[in-house]
Formats: sequence, C-alpha cells, structure tokens
Amino acid sequence: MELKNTPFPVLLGLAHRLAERKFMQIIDQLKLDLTFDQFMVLMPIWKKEGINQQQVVEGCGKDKTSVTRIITTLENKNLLVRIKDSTDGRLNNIHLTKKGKKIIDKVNPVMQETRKYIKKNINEDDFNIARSVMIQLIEGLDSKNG
Amino acid sequence: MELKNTPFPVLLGLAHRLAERKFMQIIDQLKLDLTFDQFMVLMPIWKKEGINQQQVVEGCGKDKTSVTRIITTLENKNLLVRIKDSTDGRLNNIHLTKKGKKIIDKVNPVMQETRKYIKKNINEDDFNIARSVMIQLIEGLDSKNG
DNA sequence: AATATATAGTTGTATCTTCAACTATATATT
DNA sequence: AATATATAGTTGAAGATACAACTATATATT
Repeated sequence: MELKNTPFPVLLGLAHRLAERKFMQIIDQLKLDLTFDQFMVLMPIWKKEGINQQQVVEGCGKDKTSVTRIITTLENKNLLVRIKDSTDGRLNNIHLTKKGKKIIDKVNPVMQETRKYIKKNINEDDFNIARSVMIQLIEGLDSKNG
Repeated sequence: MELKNTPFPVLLGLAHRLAERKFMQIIDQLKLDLTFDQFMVLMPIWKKEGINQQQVVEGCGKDKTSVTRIITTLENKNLLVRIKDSTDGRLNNIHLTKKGKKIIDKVNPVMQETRKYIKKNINEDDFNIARSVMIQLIEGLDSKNG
C-alpha cells in the first residue's frame, strides 16, 4: 500500500486499527477473554480505583455511550462493579474485582511489549514530536474549543 | 482532559474520532446523507474510476469486510455500481454514478476545509514529522512485515 | 490436464461506535 | 422554596468493525 500521498485522516485510521490488531495478536496468546476496547476501559480504572464513569470517559478517550456499554459488558464478566456514590447520586464509582485486577496484571506486561514493538525503528525525538502534534490536533478539535 | 501522560494508542483513538466528528459537523451542514466512512470508501473510487474492491481497500485503509458492506450501502444509495471485470471474474470494478460524482463534488471542498482546520496552529515541519512517524508506525505494524 | 495454492469478494456473529432522546440527581437563579 | 440549567448515566437505532469461514475464479506445479 502506497502511504506517501495518503491523507492524514486515513493514516490515523490505519495506525489506530493496526495498533489494535497488534495488541490483540499478543493478548490472544494469553487466552484471555478480553478485547482491546475492554482493556482501554479497564486501564484508567486500574490506575485510579473507584473513579466514576465520566472519569473513565476522560481516561480512555471513548464516547460515554461506549463506556456505559463496555462497563456493562465488563460487569457481566465480573471484572468490575458499579457502586453508586453515597454523596452524589448521579455518579457510578467503578471498582475492579479480584478477577479484574488479576486480568490487568496479566495484560500490562503485554501492553508494555506492544508499545516497545510499536516504537521500534522510530527515532525517539520524532516520536515525541508526533505525540505533541497529536495532542495539539486533539486540543484543536475538541468541541469545547470550537 | 489531561493529555500529557496519555498513552499513544489512546491519543490515536481520540484524534481519529475527533477528526471524524469534525468532518461530520461540517458535512451535516450540507444536508448530505453520507457518513465519514462512506466518504472514505468513495474517495479512492473518485480518484481512480473503475478500480476494484481490493484497490479500494488499499486506498481507504479499511478492512475488506467493511469495504464490502459499505460498498453495498453505497450501491443501495445509487452512488456507485459494481461491474464484474470482463477478463478476471473475481474482480468487482466500481464505478461512480452521476449521483455519486455529484455528492463527491460537494464534499471535496469540505474535506479541504477540514484538513486546513485540523492543521491550524500546528507547525508544518512538526506535522510532516508526525506524518512520517505515522507511516513508519503503520509499516512496522503491517502484518506482512511481522 | 489434474491438483494445489492464491486472490477477490461475501456472509455470520459478536462487538463497538455515534447520535439523539431520555431519566435522575445536583446546582444556580429568581 | 420554585424554577431553570447542568451533569452523569442509560437506551434505541443505524452503522461500522474484526475475525473466521465460506464461494468463486485464477494461477502455479506436478
């Protein structure tokens, strides 16, 4: 596939898809019943136990509808539980179960490995520039900023 | 949302999603019955009339399953037609209808506008580095290369 | 020519995504 | 206190995605 003249949004989609696929290739070897998207939702909860769904939305970059549904899926798999906040009835605080923690402990090293794999052969300075461009791009596109 | 320490795959997903959303915001103003993904499939066909589905796959960066289904959707909307290749019976050559061409002519300027919008405030050299990093990343991840 | 292998495209199933509309609770304004 | 507005989360519907298994045609190998 000729990438040189490929529009940037196409590159974005491709990179996104291929990175997911690579991750799944590796995770499948662990025989874990987990998708990439489910992992993306678990991640911020693992980083900060008991955060609410809105904070999960911010932590994983997914739409709140998707987060609602994936959390339901994960709850049905007994990887986490929703607990209503005692002082603000709108909030669902999310807690990992033992099973949830266990699965994350298995997946995390895989994630590290995948990140290294993705970065291999890429100049570190360039990679950091790409990171900052992505961030500027996201900030420029964020609905709050027009 | 705090982006500084956000993992790169999350940034990829976010940028991808926000770019799509921005595009749709603008396209909706034209009252066209078209999604971003449908446009992504139309684009390579518009660039080269009569290409087959496999070439569309390469041109839009989507999975062949998705392309099959989106092309069916677009055929039902009368924006294109499948025509079996006369010398290789495996191939579907895709041709835009008049309606299809008309819609692309309306969307193209929007796409240009969106690209400008996305790049605004981003240093051009940095943007080009980001582009090349994306390409290296895709090439490194492409299944053919391991 | 017969068989094996490769390529193009489709279909089934499960999951994910988006938008818009909705419920419920909390906060701000009068 | 009553009303308006904002925020957190859910649901329905339409569309997109991934993988694996499948059909059909073409090319390579014996």
